[in-house]
Amino acid sequence: MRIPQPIAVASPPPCAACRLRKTGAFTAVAGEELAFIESFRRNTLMRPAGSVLIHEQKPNGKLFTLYEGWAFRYKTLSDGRRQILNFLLPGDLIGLQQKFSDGAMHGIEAVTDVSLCVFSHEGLWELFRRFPSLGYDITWLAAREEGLVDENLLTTGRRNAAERVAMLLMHLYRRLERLRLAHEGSVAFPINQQHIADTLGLSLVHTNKTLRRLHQMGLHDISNGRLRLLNTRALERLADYYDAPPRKVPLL
Amino acid sequence: MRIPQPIAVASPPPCAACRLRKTGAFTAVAGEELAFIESFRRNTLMRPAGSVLIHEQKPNGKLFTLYEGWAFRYKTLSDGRRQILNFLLPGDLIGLQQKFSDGAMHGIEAVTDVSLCVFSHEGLWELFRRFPSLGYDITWLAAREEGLVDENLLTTGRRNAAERVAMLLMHLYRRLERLRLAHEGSVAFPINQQHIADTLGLSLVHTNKTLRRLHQMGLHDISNGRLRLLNTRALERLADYYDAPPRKVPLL
DNA sequence: CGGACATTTGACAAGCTTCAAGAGAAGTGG
DNA sequence: CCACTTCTCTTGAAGCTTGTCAAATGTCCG
Repeated sequence: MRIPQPIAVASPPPCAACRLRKTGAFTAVAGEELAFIESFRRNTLMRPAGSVLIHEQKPNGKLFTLYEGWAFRYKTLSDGRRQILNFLLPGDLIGLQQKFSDGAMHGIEAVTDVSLCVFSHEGLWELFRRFPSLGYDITWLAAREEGLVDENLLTTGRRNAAERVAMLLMHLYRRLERLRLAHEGSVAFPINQQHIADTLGLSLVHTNKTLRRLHQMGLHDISNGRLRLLNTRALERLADYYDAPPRKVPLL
Repeated sequence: MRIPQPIAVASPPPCAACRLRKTGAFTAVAGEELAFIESFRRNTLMRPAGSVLIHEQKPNGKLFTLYEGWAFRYKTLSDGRRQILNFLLPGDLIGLQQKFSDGAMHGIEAVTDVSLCVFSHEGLWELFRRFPSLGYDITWLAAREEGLVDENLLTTGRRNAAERVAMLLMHLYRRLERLRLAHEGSVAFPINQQHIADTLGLSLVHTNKTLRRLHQMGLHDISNGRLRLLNTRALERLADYYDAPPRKVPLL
């Protein structure tokens, strides 16, 4: 089996030409606000796979929008046990809780090569003051991300191993689909089984056996760095998954 | 053992006389903003213990601040398994995600009798427009609550039963302490073992056995509706608990 | 007193973790 | 180009944590 070379990510273009805004997944933004967002953006940044974007112990207060690639938020216990809180996909805002929340620290790590839009740390208050609508949007995004964590908490707290895996596969597939990153029933799937285990609160070995079982049941296939869902109906039933009607999301 | 009668909660007074603002746990609010908050508040409301404040399946878009009593956010699977996402204590804002987040639904139920300040549903946008600082505060609160859920996800995903119980006891005790609801080393503790089990992702029976064990080890005591921590050092060590330096929180 | 509900305990079963080790694929350097 | 290392995936076996079932005790309330 040949695995395709990782394709280098592109640096984000000017906001007016943003690829993400063309997907239809995000709310349209008017001229004046768009101009402000562009001015609010300090610079763009690229980081290789595996790099730590925000250190768990020493937050730097930066604010990003993930433009391309995957990342994840995580927390660790002092003996090294790690829990992934949620995955970050293109369009997600990074570093918000850190600016606000007290001490509740978490790290952020890139799964793939990523490209980011970096926003002015100090400018956030000005954003709220000059464009209350954008402040409203940011609250929207914060509440939405909390909803993701809620869902993950329900999963680790009350679903068994097979249900957890099914849930994760459906959830990620649907999110990627909205971003138009699904092609012919499959999506790029850069995470490994350790990531899945750390997301679902399972051991690596049990995660492997559970994945294997679902694969043998013909529910999915992961190979060559891509995920293909072969029986979404069965996966949804197993996971007790219901997707909300796709609704447009703000994008900073 | 006699358990004291539940004391009927009082209806919230005008914001200027708010008991919570006198605890020192919340950020001070200037005159003009305080007046707006008061005008933004539609009415006050009291609900008995056990009542559902927000239905999981049919959100009503209302926005509250919990003034007195305990409540919790939860999600359930279609077969009835329930996960408590976090507890709501006096000063917490209720119903924010619901207004913003898409479909990620959760219910809210009162643990004790509660009293609430009800805010105008439609007025939220006006709040952002006229008082960006309050909009900023609301984002702060959203990010903070996400931090609580993050912590709970780490707990259910990566801590064992004893660690989970120790974490929950420490966490609730510290939150109540900040609200000046701790007296002589103990706090009112209205939740039962089923609540604890549903919070920690454990079965009722195993929760009971774990509580029993920690009690026999002399770490805590729950009786007469009160929780007393007898060895906070040991509980913190067991739970790998670190509390952030107490920082003032916005209050709407 | 009788009924509803929360707590407690024991026995057993099952799910998940840990330990150990092998196979496959990718990257490195001589 | 090949030996060597590293990383990920895979599998089996054994043991421990946690869940399930069942039933007793205790407490509150009408």
